[in-house]
Amino acid sequence: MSDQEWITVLMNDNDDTVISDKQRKILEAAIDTFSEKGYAASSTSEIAKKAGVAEGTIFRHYKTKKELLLAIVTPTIAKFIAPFFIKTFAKEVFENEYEHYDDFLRTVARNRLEFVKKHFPVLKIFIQEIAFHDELREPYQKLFTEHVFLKFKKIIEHFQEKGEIIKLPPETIMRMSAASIIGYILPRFLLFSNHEWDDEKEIEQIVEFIMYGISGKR
Amino acid sequence: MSDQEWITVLMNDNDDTVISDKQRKILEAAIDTFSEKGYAASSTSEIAKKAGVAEGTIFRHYKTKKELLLAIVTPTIAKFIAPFFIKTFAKEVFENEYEHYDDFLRTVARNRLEFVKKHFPVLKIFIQEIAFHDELREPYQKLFTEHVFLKFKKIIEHFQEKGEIIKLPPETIMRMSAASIIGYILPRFLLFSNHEWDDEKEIEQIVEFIMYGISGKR
Amino acid sequence: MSDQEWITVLMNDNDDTVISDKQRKILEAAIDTFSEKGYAASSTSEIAKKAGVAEGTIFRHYKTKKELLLAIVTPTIAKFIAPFFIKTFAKEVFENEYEHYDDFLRTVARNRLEFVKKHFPVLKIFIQEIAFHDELREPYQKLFTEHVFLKFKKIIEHFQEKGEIIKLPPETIMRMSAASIIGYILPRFLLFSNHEWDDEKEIEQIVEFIMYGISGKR
Amino acid sequence: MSDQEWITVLMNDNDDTVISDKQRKILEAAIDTFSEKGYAASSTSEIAKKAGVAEGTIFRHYKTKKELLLAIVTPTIAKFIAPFFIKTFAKEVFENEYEHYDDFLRTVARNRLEFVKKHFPVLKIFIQEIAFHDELREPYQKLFTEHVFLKFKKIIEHFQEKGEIIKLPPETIMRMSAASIIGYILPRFLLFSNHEWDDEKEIEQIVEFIMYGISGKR
DNA sequence: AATGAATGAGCCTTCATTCAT
DNA sequence: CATGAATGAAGGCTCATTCAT
Repeated sequence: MSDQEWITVLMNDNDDTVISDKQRKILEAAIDTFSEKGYAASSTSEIAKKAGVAEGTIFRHYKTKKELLLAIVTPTIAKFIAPFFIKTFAKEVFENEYEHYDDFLRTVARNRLEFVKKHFPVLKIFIQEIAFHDELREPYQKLFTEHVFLKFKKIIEHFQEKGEIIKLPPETIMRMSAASIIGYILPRFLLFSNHEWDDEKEIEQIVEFIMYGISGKR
Repeated sequence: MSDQEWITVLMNDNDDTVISDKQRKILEAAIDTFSEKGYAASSTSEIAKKAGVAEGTIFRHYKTKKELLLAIVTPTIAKFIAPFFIKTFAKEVFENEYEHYDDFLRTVARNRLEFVKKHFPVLKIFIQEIAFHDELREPYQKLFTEHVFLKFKKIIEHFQEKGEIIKLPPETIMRMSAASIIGYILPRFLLFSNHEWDDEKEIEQIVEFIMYGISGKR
Repeated sequence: MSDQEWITVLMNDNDDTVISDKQRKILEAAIDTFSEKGYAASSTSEIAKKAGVAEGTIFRHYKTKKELLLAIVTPTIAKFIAPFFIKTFAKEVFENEYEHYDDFLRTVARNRLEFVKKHFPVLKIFIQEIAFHDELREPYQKLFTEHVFLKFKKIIEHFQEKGEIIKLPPETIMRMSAASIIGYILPRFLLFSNHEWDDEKEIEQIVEFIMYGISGKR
Repeated sequence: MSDQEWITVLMNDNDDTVISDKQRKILEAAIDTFSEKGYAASSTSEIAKKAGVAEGTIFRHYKTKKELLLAIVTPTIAKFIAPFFIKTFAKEVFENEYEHYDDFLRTVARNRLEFVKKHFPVLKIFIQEIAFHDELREPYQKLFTEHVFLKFKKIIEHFQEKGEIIKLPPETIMRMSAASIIGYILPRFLLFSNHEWDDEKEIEQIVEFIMYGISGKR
């Protein structure tokens, strides 16, 4: 996909790309199954049964099982990284949409948490399968390093220059920020999804942690 | 397994449990294959070929494919958590083996990093498959919550009382500490294993980060 | 199966339950093979080849090899015992359809011989395998003891009261009658099927034998 | 085998042909297993386990699984038909060992019943497997038709000439006699072996039946 | 003589995919 | 479009048999 096409895809935030009822049922069933048993351990026949369609119908819409996987994962991941991708993203930051790094963090964290809440099964599939399918890695790798990553970098450098955050390599800052947020989100959904979580409070604590650590000294 | 049996297993730190040459080759081939393609997508015939044995030979040693998986993962995971499990672990901390929480962190991080360096393929299999196999979760779940987790908690509370670290719930402190360390280790091996890493320096930065965050204020 | 369902099955005397052409070929090939080599020694691949279908096709129609066995044996056995099962069976006897016990014997013998002639391969499978598969025994055991056996018993008692036959336990009378008939049918088909048999004459001799023995005295 | 060799085998009525302890255990385990699950469905590994020997040991004594089968069945069947085989058998009958056909029947029935009681598992294997293995049929076929059968025939003709029994073909008389006896023995051991049987009385009834039928008329 | 690890052919079954209807 | 019967390759696993020890 060219960048131009990506933008088209990414901006298209409505879920209702015209897909037939059967197609939707197939996707739902596939998400369910892949998420629960993993891609390789899921059979198309099981998915067909769960979707209430004939086995052949799946292959009418998706030439192969792998294409079905991509049809599930690709648009969701696209939407997941879309906000970091849009042209205005970095600009907003510099133009005082976010006065401080922690405002930025807070917003991103809330934002993405909301997204994960809505799309966890698909994201789980992505996380599980990315290690095994080049088709899942490649399209985002370039996208990520050339756009998302670069934008983050600029933002971090921006706040480093403002003296708000220390001058570790931006990659390191990014990694630590991301790890802290992901380190909440992942167990929250993967291990303790039925636990009651006060996300707002937790995010606040995470942001605090990222900024000031656990020593209590400022 | 009873706790007593666990201790026996965990303490048995020598890799040379008497296994035949063929058996070792099977395990190596299986680690290779599972790690690369995932458990479900790996075929026993492929493993056999890679190990240079007949397919039947695998099943002579491991009744089922899943048993082979467990034979690979179980002892490594056992050894991975063993240090946190031994009786003296918490005691050492209290008796000033570690004067400060960051000393403790540093040691654990170094320590486990070393382990991961040695056993990453197996750990990758574990991470990938734990979501799909109860047999992989169950044996460690109790062990973890009742021993490892409890010990960490005591340690954290110990340093909280000393006023070294803030009084967030110990679970939260733990999660943040762990996330920060894992957030380094995972990409280090999973995504950028061929990159040159100065682990010593990175660990230092992580510990700093955990203690004081990225704001630069103390 | 409930008794009601049994009746449905048993009465359904037409062989043309809608089965596809391939399905019929599979059944024929399976009967051939099971009958010739026994169930355990027959391979599904051989059956598939003989039937001219892919091996997978067998399993599309019959979930397991054992289900295939049952699909072959069950309906035939059902039809075999059906005549003794129908409501009117005993009644016909009492209402002078059969004036004497030997009339009754003659009819049953002729009747079942005809059936065996038509279905010997399947019956052979049944005889061979009944010892090893509960699924083959169970459905008929109750049916036999509660219906067939009871009806025979009544018939025998009927003729005992008429003074036509001696007052041994009906079970014994039954056993002797059955053994004499089976003792003809079994070798006739199992050992000397290519021999020319005058069934009508043989049956007459058997009935005579059952009634009067071999001493020649009346 | 030549007839001469047969005689040697048949006469050797002692079970203690010198076989090692292990060998005996193998035979016992094999009888158990074959009898319970059938030859084809029994695995040598299961037999080895049950016998408490290594798998290889079985094949040291019996080159193939089939040879093991024959080693079990052959001597028992030989012993089973031995009495009808010995030179004096027919002579005894003519020389008034048995004054009447029913004396003869009674003795044979008692005699063979006793044998079956002792060797039922092996006989069951024989019955089950004879249909599938030429090696089980061939050696006895000639033996049976040329010796046993002929002797029986003479005996029957002897009593026919004495006017004791009717002049049906001797084969028929034989078949009826045998069927009546087998028709008792088979269900007795195969279906109702735990039932309490008064064999003496039953045999008497069978002999009566064979001689005079069930009509009660003489 | 006895072992038991090793073999590789073959087993039953499942799977993704195709195609005539 | 949708179906579902059909495919045949591949899967995990078992088996009788061999052979070095």
